Amino acid sequence: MKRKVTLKQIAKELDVSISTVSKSLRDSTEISEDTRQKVQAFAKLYNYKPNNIALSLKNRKTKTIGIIIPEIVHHFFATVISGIEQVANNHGYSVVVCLSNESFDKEVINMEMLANGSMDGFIMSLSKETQYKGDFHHITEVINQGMPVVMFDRVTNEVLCDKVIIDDKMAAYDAVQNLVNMGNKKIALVTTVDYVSVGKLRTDGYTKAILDNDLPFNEKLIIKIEDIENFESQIAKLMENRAIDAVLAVNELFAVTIIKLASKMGLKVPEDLSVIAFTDGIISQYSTPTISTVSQNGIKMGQKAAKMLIDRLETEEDDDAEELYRTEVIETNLIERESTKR
Amino acid sequence: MKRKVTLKQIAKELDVSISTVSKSLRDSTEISEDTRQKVQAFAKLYNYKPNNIALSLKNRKTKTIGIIIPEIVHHFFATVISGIEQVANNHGYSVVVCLSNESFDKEVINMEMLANGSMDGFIMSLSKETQYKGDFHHITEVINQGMPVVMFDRVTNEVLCDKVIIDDKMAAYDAVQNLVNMGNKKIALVTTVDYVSVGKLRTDGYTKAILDNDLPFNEKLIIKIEDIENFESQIAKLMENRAIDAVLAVNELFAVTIIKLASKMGLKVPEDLSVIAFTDGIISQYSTPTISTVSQNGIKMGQKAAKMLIDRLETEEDDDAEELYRTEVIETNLIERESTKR
DNA sequence: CTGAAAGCGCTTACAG
DNA sequence: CTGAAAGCGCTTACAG
Repeated sequence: MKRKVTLKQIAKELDVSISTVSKSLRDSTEISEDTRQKVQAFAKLYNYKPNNIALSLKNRKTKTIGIIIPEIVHHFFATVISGIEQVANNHGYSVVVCLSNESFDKEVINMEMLANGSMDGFIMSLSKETQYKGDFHHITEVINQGMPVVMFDRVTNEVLCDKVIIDDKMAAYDAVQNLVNMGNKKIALVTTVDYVSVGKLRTDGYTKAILDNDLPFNEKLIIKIEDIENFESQIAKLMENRAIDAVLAVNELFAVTIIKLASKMGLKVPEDLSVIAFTDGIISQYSTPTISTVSQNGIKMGQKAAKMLIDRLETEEDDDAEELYRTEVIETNLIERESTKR
Repeated sequence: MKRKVTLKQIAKELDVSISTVSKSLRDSTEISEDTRQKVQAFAKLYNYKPNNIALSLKNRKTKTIGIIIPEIVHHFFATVISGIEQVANNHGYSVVVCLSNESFDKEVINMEMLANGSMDGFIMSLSKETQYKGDFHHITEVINQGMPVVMFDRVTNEVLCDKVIIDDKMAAYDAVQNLVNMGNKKIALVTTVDYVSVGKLRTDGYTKAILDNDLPFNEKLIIKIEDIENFESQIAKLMENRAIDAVLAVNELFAVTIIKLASKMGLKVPEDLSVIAFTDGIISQYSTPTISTVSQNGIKMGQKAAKMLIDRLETEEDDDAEELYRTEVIETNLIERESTKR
């Protein structure tokens, strides 16, 4: 077990100073061609690699990005990480992932753990609990300390920073419009509780589309799901009475559950019920029938977020002109599959 | 924007030495009660947090674990990360995730990037290309430098280190046995090419089960999938001729594709064709019919791997008794769903 | 009880 | 052309 070799050891072996070794390896013209060659050869032989930790301490930057997300087993978040990772790696950054598990406390702990010098900046999506509490002090604190933060998807207006989102309202509007165009008139929305920022926006988009099309707006057709339990009975009742002919679901899971329920009740999708879901994930592609979705390009969101963060990190030096935070909107598109085919 | 406060600044403000501040904060009895109180109060006020990078350099350990996996968008890997993250966090470690994207080069680059002092150890699953090439020098090198490595799922005998796997052979055997018990006689195996370690083992288990049950062993019923293209036609032909009555698929994706194909051809699952898949993921739970699976508990694998790594890290000090590497086998279980219901 | 010094592994302005 | 010194932020054995 040969420990990693350090500058000090090389210096000793070669009987020169540490400075000389360091400069030689960085190919400084200060050092004679001869010495440089000698040192470089030796370093290569012993597979010298500078210690990242020492460099981080010296440079006061670590070339790593902290990601804090609610869950990694959600396909959407996994794709975002994938996107972040790509561009981070291309710029020589590595990526640390922490999970809040939708818990405020864990989100705070993670941030604090990583904020002590180990990260150059953060990319994050808020936990449900954080959105519910509306407490963002852990984030503003980090920003105040000079670490840039980029939020994606689940963001808040109460923190000033770069953000990347989709236009949830518009996307919901378009999806509903699509359902209307196909001749549907009784369109339900199955969504989450309002404190989840994206849930609220999608509800707004739904409502606007309904009204713009002069369809009767009916509160009862909006189902806000707190827990997945009684949800089935709620939606079942609507289907039973044929009170609805289409559904916009705020995620895949709701959509697939509805479809299964419909088929159990003898309703055919899409003939009796058209379904569109938010978030284009695995389920939509492989369920039967396949599900039409509003695709949020997670990869692209991740890439964009990483670009914004790295941009800020690399221009931070001349820190005037700050405070011009941007919000990037990633376009969504409707992927039409069997659940809406006529 | 108040930069983070350092010991030095506190020392200056309070007009004591840095040593005194440091000791006070660590509650050393060397320091007078008075001074300690004063320093601690001040530190609290300014929200002092020690700089992790400096600590890492000093202690020569970073309290972070590097994870290198082929893909994060595979549900199985996401669950493993989730498991690792849990126990890592509980032990004060954070977790860095790098993706090899099934590429040997990227795996090597990632390892080298992280091996320069930033990680205390690694948890990894080999990329396909790495398994194909059989080149593991990047891993042995890291181990030689004294960094412990734990491999999971896609492992190799050629590297000596701790490992956590499932008993792929046994699991395949049991799955086939289950299909046999249900009266199936013409059981196909749909698997990957042999260099993927788990693929090979599952094939072995399948073969043994077939032979043990005195069923005719037929090479043609083993389909090794290189690319997903011509695969459909291969399996379609078998189904057409009713040459098979059951399938063991080596992953969910194969299974769901087969099921869709079968239903397109007018075959009913499970009546005409029973299907079991390896890996219990999202697809199996939500496809129609739901798919019976051999569940590999990714969470548990991750937890176990993290435990093994941390164990080694925290006992490393007294480094005798090394080299006693263990391989932990995580039990699998068969989750019976609609695709095998009689 | 307090503080100066050395050291973790590196870089770089400055002297010689 | 080479090297000693200071410094990144911390800890700790040692002197006083």
